[in-house]
Amino acid sequence: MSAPEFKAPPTIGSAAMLGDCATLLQGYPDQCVDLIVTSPPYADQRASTYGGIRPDDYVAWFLPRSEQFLRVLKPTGSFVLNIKEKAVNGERHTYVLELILALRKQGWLWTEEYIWHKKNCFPGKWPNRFRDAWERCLHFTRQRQFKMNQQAVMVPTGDWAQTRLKSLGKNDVVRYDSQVGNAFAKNIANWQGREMAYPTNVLHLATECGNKQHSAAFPLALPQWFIKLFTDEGDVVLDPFAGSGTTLQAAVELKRHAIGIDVAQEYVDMCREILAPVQGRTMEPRTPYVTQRSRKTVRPESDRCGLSQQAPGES
Amino acid sequence: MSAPEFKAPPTIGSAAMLGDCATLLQGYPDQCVDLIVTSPPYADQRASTYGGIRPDDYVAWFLPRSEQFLRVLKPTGSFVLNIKEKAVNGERHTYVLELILALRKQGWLWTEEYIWHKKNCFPGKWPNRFRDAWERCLHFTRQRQFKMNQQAVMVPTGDWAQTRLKSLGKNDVVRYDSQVGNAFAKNIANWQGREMAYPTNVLHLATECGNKQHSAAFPLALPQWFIKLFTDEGDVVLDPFAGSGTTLQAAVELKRHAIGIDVAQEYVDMCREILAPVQGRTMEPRTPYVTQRSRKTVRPESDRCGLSQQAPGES
DNA sequence: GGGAGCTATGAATCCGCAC
DNA sequence: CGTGCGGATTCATAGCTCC
Repeated sequence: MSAPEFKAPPTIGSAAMLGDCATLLQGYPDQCVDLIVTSPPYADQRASTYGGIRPDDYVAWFLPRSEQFLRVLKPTGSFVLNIKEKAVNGERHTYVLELILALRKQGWLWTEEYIWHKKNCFPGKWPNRFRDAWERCLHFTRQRQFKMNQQAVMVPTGDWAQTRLKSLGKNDVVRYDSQVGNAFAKNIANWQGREMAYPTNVLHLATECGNKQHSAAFPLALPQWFIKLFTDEGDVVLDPFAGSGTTLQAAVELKRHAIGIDVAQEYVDMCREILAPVQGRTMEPRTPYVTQRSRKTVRPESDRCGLSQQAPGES
Repeated sequence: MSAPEFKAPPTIGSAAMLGDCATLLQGYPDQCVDLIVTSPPYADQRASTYGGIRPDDYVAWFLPRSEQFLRVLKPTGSFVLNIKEKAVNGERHTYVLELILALRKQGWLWTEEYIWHKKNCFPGKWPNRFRDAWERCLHFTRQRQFKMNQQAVMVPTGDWAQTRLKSLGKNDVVRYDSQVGNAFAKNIANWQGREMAYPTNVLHLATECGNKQHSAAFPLALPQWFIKLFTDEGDVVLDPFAGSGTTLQAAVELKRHAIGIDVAQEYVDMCREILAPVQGRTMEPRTPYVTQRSRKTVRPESDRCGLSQQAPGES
């Protein structure tokens, strides 16, 4: 809405900032972001940082922030919102449904709802429900025409995976993959024709349960998939609730600019560690490069999600 | 709402009736149904049997019918609604979201949302979306305490399915199944000890296709799963939009009473064929029994969904 | 009898064209 | 310029042949 005096540099660098995105984004110009991928604090969660938004207040809390998202997003950009409503008093709360309706009123188009199927979801047992193994990835856009690189996330067809892939040795597959690099899917599509298929709107991704000190809101493969799908190299990716920086890490690995915002200094520090190797760079990295921390080698793109999203095999 | 003069017999028999459930259900007493499983006609522009309900009119069309559902359902009963919103003008329509909110106002509790992951979804390619591979199975109840037989839908754990089950031939599994009858899962549990697990709220089921003359709205395993989960033997299952009778078939196979309603004579005829073997019976069938039509042998329960819902194996 | 190969088909969606 | 119809696109699965 407001036309800020601040002008973005010709090339926005990656950065992690401390603050509330509701106010911090006001310093950003209109239409400077290609993609927003975020997993906001769920209602009643992270009480210490965001003050524990109550489910009934969630929409009112969210709208001023999404208003900024709408302003800074390019017309061809996308906004991917990973969220799942809580069960309150034995019933699913409706704040996510109400949020979708409210965002449409705000000017967003509710283009699609992707399902993230969590293959290894949290264990537990309750008398009136089973374990919750899925979350919504709501896809909002400003226009009906937007940037979508469908080829970038193609997956092997079922036949190919069940017959052709099995006939190859495992090492053959891996070696072939690494030689071709991140043009894997694209080149296969050109060479092999019908042996690659477009994925569906259901993503099969396991939650990461490794030795990370803090639980990421979603696995790296999730932002990877949307970043590949909705941006090109050099585009700008924003996570206004950056948390431990999973979205930023995915963006940096894929040679996109990454902007992260969080209200907690601890999280901003973690984001800065992720961004450290690319701070001030002009975004033309040699590959592969390695982060300073003990995170795995940052490969340009291992097509993790492409493989993981492969449809489940039958018994 | 109206207190009908018609009194249900001590044991309600299975039946398929021609008419609109909005009016036909008024002849039924309060609280005579244990479970409603249905896949209503989705909003559509085209005129079909239901006259092609427009998306904008869908909620208003639905509410008088769900009001009857609420009345005839027992307090401990469940209402499972399989539905998916259409893409209209490049955007997901919101009528399903609005329907959920409206049903809550009507008195329903939105207890859970199960996801049916369609492994073989309709093909196609569009510039702004991928193939739609999932549908909602909305679970509504009247009370926070309701009947839920979680044990009835337990599934073998991953290790078991990937080793023990695979070592058996397909015929072995089927033969074993028919010998043991609907205690299949139970006996497996006895065999294997503790290697059964509760499922999640994501169901992996393929749509049934092939040379069936009529299209079933959903695969048999879908109503099977909910019927096992939310009813006991002898309970009453209602499908107010019965269609080709998939829900009724599942109910009959599982020795539940089945009530089907549809506005199309053609569909009612199909439902009656399914119910023919059990018409007027006191619901103590020997097993296995066979339908007159060319459908497969009606086994008491093949635990199809239990196997299908097995979590996808990793690559 | 089982496995490879072929074919039909399914709650789809977008776009262009006619009216 | 809204409304409606038909064509093009696309893939996992069942069910069938044919060795």
